[in-house]
Amino acid sequence: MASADGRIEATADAAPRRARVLVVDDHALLRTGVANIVNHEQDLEVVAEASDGQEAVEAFERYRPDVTLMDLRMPVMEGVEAIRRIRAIDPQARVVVLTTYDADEDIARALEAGAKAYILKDIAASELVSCVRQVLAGRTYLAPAAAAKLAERVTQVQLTPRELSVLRLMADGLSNKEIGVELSISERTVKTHLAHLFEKLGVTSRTEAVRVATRRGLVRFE
Amino acid sequence: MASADGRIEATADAAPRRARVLVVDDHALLRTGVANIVNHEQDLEVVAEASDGQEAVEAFERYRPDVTLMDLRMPVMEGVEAIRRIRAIDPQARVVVLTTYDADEDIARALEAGAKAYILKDIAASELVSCVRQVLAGRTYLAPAAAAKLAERVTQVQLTPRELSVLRLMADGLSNKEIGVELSISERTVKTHLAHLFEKLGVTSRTEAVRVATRRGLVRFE
DNA sequence: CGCGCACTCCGCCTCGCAGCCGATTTCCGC
DNA sequence: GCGGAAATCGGCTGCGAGGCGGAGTGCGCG
Repeated sequence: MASADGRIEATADAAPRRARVLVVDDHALLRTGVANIVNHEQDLEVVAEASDGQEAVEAFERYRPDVTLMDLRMPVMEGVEAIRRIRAIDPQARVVVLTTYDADEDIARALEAGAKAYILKDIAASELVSCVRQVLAGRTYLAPAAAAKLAERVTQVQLTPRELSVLRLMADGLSNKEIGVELSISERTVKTHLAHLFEKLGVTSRTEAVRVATRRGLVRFE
Repeated sequence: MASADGRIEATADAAPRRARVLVVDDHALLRTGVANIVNHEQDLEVVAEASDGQEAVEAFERYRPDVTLMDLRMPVMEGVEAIRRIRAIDPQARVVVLTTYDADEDIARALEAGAKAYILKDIAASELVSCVRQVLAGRTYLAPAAAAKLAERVTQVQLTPRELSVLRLMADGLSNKEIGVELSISERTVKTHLAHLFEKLGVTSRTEAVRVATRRGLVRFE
């Protein structure tokens, strides 16, 4: 881990060790696309693929890759949870998030879980490999769109855990009374949380609130 | 166009013509993945790629592919609109929808626009090529999940154009009065449409309606 | 220790929403 | 032409939602 300055170049030295990459995505088509690009680089090679978070953790333990490319929304186990478990196994693990979504909540949660980079699937192949090299060199990398969303986030007021619970139940279509029953609090308290919620999200109705919360990745449909 | 029975096999005939494929997706990574798989088949080859609907139509006119693999949600021009324009240029054009989403509204609109197949991005490479060959042979192909959703749809009551407009404005967070102003109708009429809407969607509140409509692909967030 | 914040609860009041009764016009298809 | 579906409009009722105020607890942090 001493000379991890990223330039493990394929000059002419005996056996130029290629950085080992784990690719995690539930779409086989994208995995092959990524694998193909990565394997075409002299200093990189894909050592394993996984199609959900569970498999990702298992593959990480078995292959101990130098870097893991990880999608977020997957069946069985979410990407964020997988990142958390991988970092628990090895706190030095380097994980690059490669996803379609750029909601600020997703970005923040991924970075909190220990991701070193966050890039979107619409990037070019060259950007992908340069991002991987950045991370291998010990640096972090944020897609411009992700960085912008993250910057926006700091100006926004955060929701409390209780407010989040209320928000999610509300998005499920429950009435104030039903939310109260669900959380074992009075309907009046639900209304108080909602009032704060509306204030923080800058809206005046529950329908608008669902809209804004969906955009920011605070609630998830389906 | 006479002997288009799909078996343009690479047996031993002079120059076995490979079926020409156009790949349309806004994710470069997935395009390369698909292109790689397609080009590994002896009877298929990718002749062009496009990253949005606009480019797709232009590429179709220039290259006249035998089959087009098309994503639905793209910037500039949606996939459904691109399918419609391509079919206007050549009513014989064969388009395979390759997307992440399986909402019944998406499937129905794509097929109405003239798509011959609907598959999801989580399929295996082998299924992708077999689907392409099916379509080249003049047949249609529906992913099991898509077929199920489509079957479900026929039992569901369809919404009228006006009801859809009201639904979308409602999902945007507008009040009944605001919706009325927007559509130049009285608030009373908005309420009538909403009552029908709730009846058809099987819900009792606007928040639930947004939820159900989102699932079915009737409204789109972001 | 005091301050702020999160969480809880309470009353009152207004207004929008949803359910109910009704109605007319237009337009399409059989 | 007649039935039916779509779109338009009216009023009435009751409840839920959202804005107004205040207020008590516990917890962490400076």
